[in-house]
Amino acid sequence: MRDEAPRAVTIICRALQEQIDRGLLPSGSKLPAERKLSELFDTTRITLREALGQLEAQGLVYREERRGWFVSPQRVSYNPLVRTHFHAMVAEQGRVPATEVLSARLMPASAQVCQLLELPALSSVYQVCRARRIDGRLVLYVEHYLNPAYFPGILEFDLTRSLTDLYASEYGIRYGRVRFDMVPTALHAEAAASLRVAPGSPALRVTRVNRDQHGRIIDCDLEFWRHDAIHVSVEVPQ
Amino acid sequence: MRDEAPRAVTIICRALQEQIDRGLLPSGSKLPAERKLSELFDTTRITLREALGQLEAQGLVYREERRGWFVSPQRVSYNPLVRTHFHAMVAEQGRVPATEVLSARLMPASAQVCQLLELPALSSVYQVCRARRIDGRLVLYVEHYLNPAYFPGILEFDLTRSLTDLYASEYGIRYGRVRFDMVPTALHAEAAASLRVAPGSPALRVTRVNRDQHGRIIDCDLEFWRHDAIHVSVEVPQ
DNA sequence: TGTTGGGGCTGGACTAGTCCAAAAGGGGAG
DNA sequence: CTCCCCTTTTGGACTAGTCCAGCCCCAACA
Repeated sequence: MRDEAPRAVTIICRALQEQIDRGLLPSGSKLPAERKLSELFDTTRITLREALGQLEAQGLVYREERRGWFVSPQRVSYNPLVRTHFHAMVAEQGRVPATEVLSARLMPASAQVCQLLELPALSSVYQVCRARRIDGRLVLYVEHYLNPAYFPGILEFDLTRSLTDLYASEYGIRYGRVRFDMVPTALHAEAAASLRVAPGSPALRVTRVNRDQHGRIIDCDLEFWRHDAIHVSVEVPQ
Repeated sequence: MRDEAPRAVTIICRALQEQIDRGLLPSGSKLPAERKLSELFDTTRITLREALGQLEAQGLVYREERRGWFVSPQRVSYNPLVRTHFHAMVAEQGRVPATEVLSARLMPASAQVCQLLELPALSSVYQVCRARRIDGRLVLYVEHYLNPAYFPGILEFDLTRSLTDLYASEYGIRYGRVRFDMVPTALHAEAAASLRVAPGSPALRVTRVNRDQHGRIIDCDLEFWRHDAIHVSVEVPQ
């Protein structure tokens, strides 16, 4: 069990990690070009890219399609038990949230959505797709599916607003019980394109089924988080 | 915005995914050798390996160090709010759990552990490292850190047992409040070696701080789950 | 001054190999 | 029949390139 020489990929990872830890590469800053780095570490681009891929998996760096590699900002804390909405949650932590609506329409529900909302087959649902940013960086792709029975005409409103607020102010509906499902997986093509990252990037898929104050299932969310953007933090009373 | 030809990696992913979905490659079965597959898809091993890496990120396949690629078994559902221990949780879902103790000793606490357990600097703690399996597959590496004040002589007991049981039967201590922290990240070298996977593989890190029935912090766990082994499922009352 | 069109740079995708060490499998000795 | 050794196969790690498309910025033109 000799102390074997670490492989090249490990050496590169460690070197970059140290630079980041020591603050020489501040969060958000751009790394040198891949070709520069591979030259610096005296290796090929393939090997260098593998090292970057590993740091990406750790959540230390991220890439922007065809723009380069950047040091990941701090993760935002996400407590699923506290029913606060995205904007409030992000702002509370001193970060800048933003939302853009990608699409909003009435459509036939998929089998999965029917099941989640406990609707009969071939029901119609409102679908709202949104992308959300923290400090300008795209971190979340969400598909909301609303039971149209409870939200007539909701497409007329400004959907960049918090849906939570909209539900309360326009329909008198507040959130009650919630069911969560979190799965570490990869982004599907749709989500990857919206977040402008490579398809297949690691992600955290959060599926949420929401009930209102009367216990009725009102909507569900399919959230795809950049895996390095959040850490889930839960304080259980009891 | 033409419908561009999908890249080779995507084609391979889709093909394998279809075979898996249709049950032609049942869960747990071994894929053909990388060289065979690259020949089959008429590409190089590098490209083929990238495709496999993407399926791995999705959680569809996994690799065993130097043994080959296998189709991932179904994820086990993990509800952090239900205080049931590993063996019970796994067995309930019709799977076969197993535990092995890697090490157990009294040691100086790291800064992180001191902070989690709210101990003064340079305190000693019991460290118990364990690896756990589901259906024979290594899926979880855990480091437990126990406040030694509450568990004198615990190293004398059989630590493959559930610690929950041991606490209750030998020390009259039961779990009370819990604090969780979940971060999608990569395995560090230690954990990777124990789970016999490549260092840097994607993982879900769960940090848990446990209190007893009197609200005292008794121990904490640093868990590293294979990212494709679980899905976290939370039903919030309220 | 405002717009546009290059061209250089950068990441994305891929090819065609090599060398090594660990695992798997088969055959022979005891 | 069992055990051990040796060969073959397989994955792990890496090299040395090519071609392409999107980004970015600057210069030239209207």
